[in-house]
Amino acid sequence: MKNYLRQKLSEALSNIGADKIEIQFDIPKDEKFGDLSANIAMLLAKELKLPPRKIAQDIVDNLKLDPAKVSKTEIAGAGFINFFISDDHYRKVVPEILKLADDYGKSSHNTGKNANLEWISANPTGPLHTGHGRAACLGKAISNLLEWTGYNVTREYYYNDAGNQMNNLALSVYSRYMQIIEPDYEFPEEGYVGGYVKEIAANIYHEKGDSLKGKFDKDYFKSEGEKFTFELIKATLDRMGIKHDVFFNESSLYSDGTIEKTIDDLKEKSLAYEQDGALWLKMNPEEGFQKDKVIVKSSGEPTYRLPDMAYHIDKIKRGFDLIVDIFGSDHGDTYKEVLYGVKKLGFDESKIKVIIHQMVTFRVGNESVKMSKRSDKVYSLDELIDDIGSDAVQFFFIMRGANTHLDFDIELAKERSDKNPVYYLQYAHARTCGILRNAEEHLNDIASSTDENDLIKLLEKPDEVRLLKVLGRFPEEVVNSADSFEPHKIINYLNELAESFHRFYHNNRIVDAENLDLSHSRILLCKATKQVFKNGFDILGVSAPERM
RNA sequence: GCGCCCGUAGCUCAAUCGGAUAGAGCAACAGCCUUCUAAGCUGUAGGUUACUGGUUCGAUUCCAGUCGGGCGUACCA
Repeated sequence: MKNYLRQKLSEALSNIGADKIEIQFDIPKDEKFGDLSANIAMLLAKELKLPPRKIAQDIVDNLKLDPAKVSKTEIAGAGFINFFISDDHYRKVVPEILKLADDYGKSSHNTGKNANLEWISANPTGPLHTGHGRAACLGKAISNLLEWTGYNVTREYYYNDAGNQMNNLALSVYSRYMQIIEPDYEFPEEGYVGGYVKEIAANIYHEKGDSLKGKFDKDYFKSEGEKFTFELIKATLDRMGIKHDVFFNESSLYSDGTIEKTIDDLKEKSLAYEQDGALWLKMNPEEGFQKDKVIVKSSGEPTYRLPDMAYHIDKIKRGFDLIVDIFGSDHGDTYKEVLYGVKKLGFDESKIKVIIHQMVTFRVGNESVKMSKRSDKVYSLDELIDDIGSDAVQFFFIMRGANTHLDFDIELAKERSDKNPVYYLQYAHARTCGILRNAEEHLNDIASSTDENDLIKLLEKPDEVRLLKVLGRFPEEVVNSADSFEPHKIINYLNELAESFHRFYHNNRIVDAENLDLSHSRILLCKATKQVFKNGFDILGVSAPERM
């Protein structure tokens, strides 16, 4: 419909000699301003040196619109041109939804393109905690959104099982193991204190007895720790329906020489220099960087920046059309340094889209929940799922835009009542299912003899038309949401859909054996609504319960 | 100090590219169940969009400054 109007408007514009402007539409907030609104007259006012309303009138006079599509055109306010789209056009959305079913809302403007989404990427030193939750849920929804617009998406997890933190894990496990044998054995000050470490130690003791006593076999304890921890992480992801296609191990960048190569390239292009025994990346103050950054420590170990650069270069070389990274604002500055290095090495970093989400504050009622990595009182993601369920976790984490601080009220999320926004949507879906069950029961063999295309013509009450309009908007909402990487827009949309549906339900009897054709037309509307809820939930990664 | 993000109703948050009277939910108040799920619906009240300037037909949105909050400012990741 937008394309149709755009076409007609540009014809009209060329008639009045102003065809060089991009035509855009708004959906007015208020129904009395029509279904679509164009502001071109105001934009042209300056150029043509004419009052906007006069220009709008000239444009409308030159418009030739099909009355079957557009029932009314009017000029309002400062010079808005408002279009009223015919109800018939909206009614067609019902058979379309029913035909496309699970594909309604999918588009193809990114078909043939490859996207890579990397997220979570926690190192295997412990289970995921609630701090990982927001990125986890955002990534899941965004990867789905990208797929809905046609991308072939590779879901990737980047991790490092080398380095100090893993040595720390090995030592922590060993200490717990020794404590089984000698309760007074000293635990390292910086060690991982989580209960899972004791569990790993107990498993080892169960299998090996005290045969490992006294000799710290680092590699063995490390690999046992890693195996166990990664299983914990994967199990949690599995509970949330998150599946990665690629687990990219940082150490592969060392073994295949990529790191060495990157260092050589940096030196060759004079982007890095040695000082105080360390290798420094030269940063340009004019591009907003304060000081140079160390990429190889004087100990010879690289800082995270070097492998991160190498990793992103690797992703670029793999030929993705879009590369998305998601992380928290505590990493907000570091990615810029990494991308800076990638760019200076001559790679096109413009394909890389970084999504930064702000931190999450958890609270129970009015009390905030403090979480510290160094204490054993870490609130794990698993516990959160246990407490409030996977759907609510997913929903609460993506309910708000990523760059606003999220206030996560665990008490509210736990509540199985009307206070909880998750249930508002799921209830609406369950209600459509209930109605359809009822229809089957009471209308069992009474099929309508009327054709589907004639049945939908009976949908003419304001509540019905309103619902039709909302249903028809779903595909463009998906595109908007995907293009801006903002899944919360889908939630806002579904809220509107639920609202329209509940109102329709409340004011109209749907299953009515006395009014067979009307019943069947409304059942079609119900089915279409149910389908759109389901598709929206699929994108978000939330279940669509049939009963509640 | 500097950099990034944020500041919208009592609370949690929306608001498409700068659009018309800034919207939802919760909390408050008043109504609606002998009929398909009341986890719902209808209505009332609630705002100087932190503040001050600027840009323009028009600013919650863009720019500058002030105040307030979060994160970062490592030879940690």
